[in-house]
Amino acid sequence: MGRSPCCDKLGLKKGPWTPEEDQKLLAYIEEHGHGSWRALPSKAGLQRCGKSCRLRWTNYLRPDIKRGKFSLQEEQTIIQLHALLGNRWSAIATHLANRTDNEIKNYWNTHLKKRLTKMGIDPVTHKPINDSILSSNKGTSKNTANLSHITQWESARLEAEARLVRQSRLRSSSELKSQEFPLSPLIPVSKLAMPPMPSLPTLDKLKTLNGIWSKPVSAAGSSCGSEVESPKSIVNYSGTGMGESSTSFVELMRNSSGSCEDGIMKDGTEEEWGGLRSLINPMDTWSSESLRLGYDNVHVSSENFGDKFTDLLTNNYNSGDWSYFEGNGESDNGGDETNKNYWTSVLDMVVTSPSHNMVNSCASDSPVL
DNA sequence: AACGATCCCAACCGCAGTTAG
DNA sequence: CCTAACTGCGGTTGGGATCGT
Repeated sequence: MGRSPCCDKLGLKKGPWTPEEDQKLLAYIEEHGHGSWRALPSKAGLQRCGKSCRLRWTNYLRPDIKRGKFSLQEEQTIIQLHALLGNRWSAIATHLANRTDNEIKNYWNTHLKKRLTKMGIDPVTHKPINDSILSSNKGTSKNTANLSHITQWESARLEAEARLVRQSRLRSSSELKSQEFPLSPLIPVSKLAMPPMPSLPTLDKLKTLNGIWSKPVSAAGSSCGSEVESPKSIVNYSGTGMGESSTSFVELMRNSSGSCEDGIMKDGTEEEWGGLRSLINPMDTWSSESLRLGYDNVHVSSENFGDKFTDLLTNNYNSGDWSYFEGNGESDNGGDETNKNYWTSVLDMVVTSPSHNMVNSCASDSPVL
């Protein structure tokens, strides 16, 4: 069943917005909230379709939007999440306070993708370009199997969180509308006093699910086989090779001290991008069990998500301490615990409710309304 | 200064998921 | 349950800005 385009009606304007139109839209939303986007244009006196108004608002006019250059930390976060989630810009955006998915998408397409390519990394798969040998590596396929499940779960969870954030936003918006906030719809969700959501039903289900499929994986040397039951059939994710992309970090890692050192990685952009290597994933020593335990036992407060994430990404690795990545794929090697701890921490932070992060981070730095 | 090439990003398009009647 | 409307998302594009010759 097709849908008719919303902007086909005659007389509706398209193209760049004028300051006058912006003003009308802003004024209307400040006073009434956006309500139904479809009904908004006529009420606001705009010759635009509702969709155009919504886009203008969400991508440009919203007062809580952070504009300007992306910081190194933001870049790192985007790359890390992109490796995990693929082109799920909205999900990525939920972890970058006050950045729109459109902005992140544009930044990826115009900057990050090119830089990764320059550095010899395929921005789609996050694999070293022209590195086909490693992809057929046996150990890699095991990691791929594990990571595929891990990232699928992560993706499902992040999407669920994003959905909950959206729902909260809608709920808050409609609730606030009936309250005394004159600018109710302008209050970013990040500023709303949202209760902690550690045990949201959806997430619990996912966690349970995670517990089910992430049964203990036998120690190193076990066949990759089917030790991990896929959540695919339940969490129906039409993935685009996410597991593969994450695994690729392992492969890149294996080569990072060799080929990359002599090659393209040494150009200026690498210096500028000191943290990129930190995005390489030492998944060799991962098991779904360690991940599960990580979720259960390693609690990283969401309050400092940004700080800690950044810390892990910059402080630990910019200093040249590569011990985190030196795992050789055997579960009983010395660095294994470190690897586990690091990655459980990172993932825990990554999957920590963005609403927590947003509430806390924005309380201090978002513009006063 | 003029022109073409490239970069960048706001905006559009159309599909998919959700919701309401 | 079915259908149409609404909303959100990701991919793509148009055109202004900037750069290089």
